[in-house]
Amino acid sequence: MVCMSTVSKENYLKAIFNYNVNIGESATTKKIAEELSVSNAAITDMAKKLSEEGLISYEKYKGMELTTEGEKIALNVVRRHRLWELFLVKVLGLNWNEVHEEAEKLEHQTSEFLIDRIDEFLGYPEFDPHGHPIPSKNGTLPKTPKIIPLYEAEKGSTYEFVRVNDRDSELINYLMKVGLLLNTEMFIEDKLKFDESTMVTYNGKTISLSKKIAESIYVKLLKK
Amino acid sequence: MVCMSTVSKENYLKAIFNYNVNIGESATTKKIAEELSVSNAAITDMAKKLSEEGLISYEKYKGMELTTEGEKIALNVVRRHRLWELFLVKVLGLNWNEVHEEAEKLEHQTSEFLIDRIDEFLGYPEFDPHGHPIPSKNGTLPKTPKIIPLYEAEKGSTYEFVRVNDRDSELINYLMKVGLLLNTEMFIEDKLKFDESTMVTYNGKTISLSKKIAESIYVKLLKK
DNA sequence: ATCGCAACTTAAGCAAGCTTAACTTTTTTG
DNA sequence: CAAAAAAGTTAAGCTTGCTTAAGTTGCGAT
Repeated sequence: MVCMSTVSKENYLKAIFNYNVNIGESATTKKIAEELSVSNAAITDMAKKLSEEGLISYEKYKGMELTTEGEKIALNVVRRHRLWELFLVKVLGLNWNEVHEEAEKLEHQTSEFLIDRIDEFLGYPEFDPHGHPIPSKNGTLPKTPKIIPLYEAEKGSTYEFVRVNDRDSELINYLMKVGLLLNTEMFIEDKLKFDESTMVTYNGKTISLSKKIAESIYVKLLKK
Repeated sequence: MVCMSTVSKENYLKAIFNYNVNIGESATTKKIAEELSVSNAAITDMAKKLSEEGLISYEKYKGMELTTEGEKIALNVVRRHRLWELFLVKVLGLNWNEVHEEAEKLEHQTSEFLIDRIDEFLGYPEFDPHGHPIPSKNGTLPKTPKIIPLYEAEKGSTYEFVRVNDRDSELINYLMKVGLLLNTEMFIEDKLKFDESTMVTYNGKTISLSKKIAESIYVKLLKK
């Protein structure tokens, strides 16, 4: 038995993938340990196994990177996760802050046949309910427009709200409460030096968003 | 930690439940071992644990029966299984012989919240695509009309095809091929002593069903 | 440059859920 | 009803995926 994939391994590969993609660096033991809520020792252990199976390249004390083979599996897990999220929102009408945890479990128990049917049913969508790109069956990610954290947006410009981290259910809950949904057009009224907050107007409503929030949501430039 | 439920335990409880319900007797070590494709020793092991947790009553060499508490969990697993099966057929258009295996995995990874939404979405259905009753949220099974194996049906009477075992994908495949779907009305033309087969007419078509098939599909009397 | 600390690895060990092999109990049957 | 067969149990041991504790490495601050 050389390369049996398990729920645990899928989660390790997904975590490394997310780290590589979001941070653009080799994943460190500590970061992955935090991400998966396990001890550092567990990461070192698994890193050896995944390395032996050719799914990551790993050198002691030097961090981890996915191989082509490992990335293929990670993309597949991410695909299943994001398709499930969209499916639950679109079909069952769940809120976009209710789907991450469900998808986290379903993603490991979905055959290729089933996920392809879901993909087909949804019309081969490109983005999940939080604006993350959905890998296609053959593992390619749709082109994403250039996006930046709202925190870096310029005063006087207009942006479209295009992405938020799906893990932060509390944040999404807040966004729902203030009616700030994905694809909302927002105008940057001001950026306050005082508390580093951002004042935005959308749908005729003006609110102030804290630094932390403005760093967590991503926007695409519409009008300078 | 007294009573953590796991995938494995859910499967043991479900197997014992099915045995109790279908056969109406105490489940034996051997039968459950076959059902779950594990060794007898594994069953004895788990029987002790489930017994300690108060989920089954178990006496060495005497077989196993669910307690009220164990039955509650088993009914819940069965509920999740059958709702998923119906959902996959109704919403994604899977065939009734494609859903058992998928449901077998999804049933363990579905929160109460999600399964209740699926239940609601389907309109609180009473039967799954194979005619098995779906336990309600509070654990009650819908009243099932008196049904018998087709093999015991009487010549000259008319029946409705109301149930087939969801595990036998090959049989269901055959039934699809000959256009014999659930809820089809069928007239018993003849019962041959020679090979113990049953000749039935449905939708203007007459075919002969082997003893094994006639024992595996269940019908409800319509007209004597 | 090196000291000290954070990050990382190793080692030993644990729980779950299996296995096989040996042994015991129950059931069947001639 | 006794002996053989079948069913069930026990014991020892394995793998996976974790833990904690102890030891090692690398690196930033002085």
